Amino acid sequence: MDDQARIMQSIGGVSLAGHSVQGGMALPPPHGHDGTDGDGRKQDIGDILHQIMTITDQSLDEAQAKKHGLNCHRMKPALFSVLCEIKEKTGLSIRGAQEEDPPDPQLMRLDNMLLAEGVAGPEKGGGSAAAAAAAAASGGAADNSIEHSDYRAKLTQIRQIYHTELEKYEQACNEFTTHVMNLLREQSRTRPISPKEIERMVGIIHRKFSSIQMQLKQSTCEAVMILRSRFLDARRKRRNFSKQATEILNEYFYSHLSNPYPSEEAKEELAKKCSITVSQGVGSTITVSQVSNWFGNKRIRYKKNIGKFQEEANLYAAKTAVNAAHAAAAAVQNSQANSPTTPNSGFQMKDEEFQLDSAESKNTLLTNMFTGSSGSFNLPNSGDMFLSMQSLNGDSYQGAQVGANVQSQVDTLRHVISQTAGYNDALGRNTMYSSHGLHANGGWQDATTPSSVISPTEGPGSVHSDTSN
DNA sequence: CAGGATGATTCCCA
DNA sequence: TGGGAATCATCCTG
Repeated sequence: MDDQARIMQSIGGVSLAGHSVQGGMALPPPHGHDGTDGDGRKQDIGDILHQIMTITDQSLDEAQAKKHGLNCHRMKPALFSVLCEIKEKTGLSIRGAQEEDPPDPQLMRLDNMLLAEGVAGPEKGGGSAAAAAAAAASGGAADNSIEHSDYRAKLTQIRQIYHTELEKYEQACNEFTTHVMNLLREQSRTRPISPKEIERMVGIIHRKFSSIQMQLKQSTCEAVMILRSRFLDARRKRRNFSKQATEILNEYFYSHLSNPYPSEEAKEELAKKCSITVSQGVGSTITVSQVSNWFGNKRIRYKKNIGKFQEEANLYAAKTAVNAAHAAAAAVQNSQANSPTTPNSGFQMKDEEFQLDSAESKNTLLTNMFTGSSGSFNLPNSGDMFLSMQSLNGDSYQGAQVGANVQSQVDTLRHVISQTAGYNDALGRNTMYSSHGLHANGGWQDATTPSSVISPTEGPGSVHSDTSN
């Protein structure tokens, strides 16, 4: 039989066996007695216990009076110390073992992650480091600075919320702990509460609150993960390119249909061009790898379903032809303005370059519109030019499938172009294709070029991918 | 909301 | 290493 059971039995049986020494503690001699009167002491303790037992059955006023009486009782300190000791030995010893909890591994993980993400810990290093990591992971360099700052802003927001909540939590924890401690201290006057018990209660409160803290950390981590996945998972942030960007890429693709393999330089140029025309928001700039992706997708999808893309191909071919025609007209005007009779040495070089490009355009136009033979022009390296003459099945292109608007443009320009036909002789070269493209030219062209698609070469503003051999 | 379009990723190959 | 092919995930449109 343990101490607790014994004392309970004692309370029930109105008697306290071995009352003089409990747990090694001697009760002080009862007031008004000489300390040898055993029956008197028994009577005293019995009285106290009886009063305690009956106190709940009484009215509040009576209970208060009783309580006061008990508090003033000479035996009270001794009884409390005994009861405290018994409590220590029983209940507390059982729970005592649980108090020294090892650090929760999950909490440690959460702490580490928050630290790594820059949510917890010093503000400067963590946040920017995480943002930099985010930028690096997303594959972008300088082009995603907008997203980068957006990510940082959101992370800062999370950080602020986290710290605010953490502060609130700590404040609440402290307040509650103080409250409970005060309550227990107050109660310790009427019931046996040892300082150790108060300490233990504080520990329990802290553990309970730390579970709330864990929830806070957990949701913060989740928020960071979501943020990261939003910003780092490229698939998530997929945005369609702007119409202008798609047009630029399509124009290049269809104007190089025989060999749609832009070189690195061409890709860079295209990326730059697209960026210039579409930089109007988050993710609107296009990187070289995006250009590569685009061409990769385009080639495969075009190849898979040529019929579907035929209309688009014609459209862009016509468009390019119009551009070329405009360029040709401009070139003619330019060449006339800079004729030898009005020399302009400062711009001569530029003009010559421009004229050459324009001549290429005119050449293309002439080739596409007015001939049906691939042998009409001396352009041995031009896959596009070759394609523009020759259909897949060997039928020569007659020009009838070009849009009427193009035809009219061409008609009005025919005269002008014929005047500058001399430039054509200078065009024994074409530097549009990457080495890969040349290598793959036959395969791609044979498999993919529809009979009705013309493929005029690029105009003055177009992108060159010069790796010709 | 279903289905097509489209940008991105992954795996494999030359 | 770049490209083809398959696939995923998201966007867009009717």
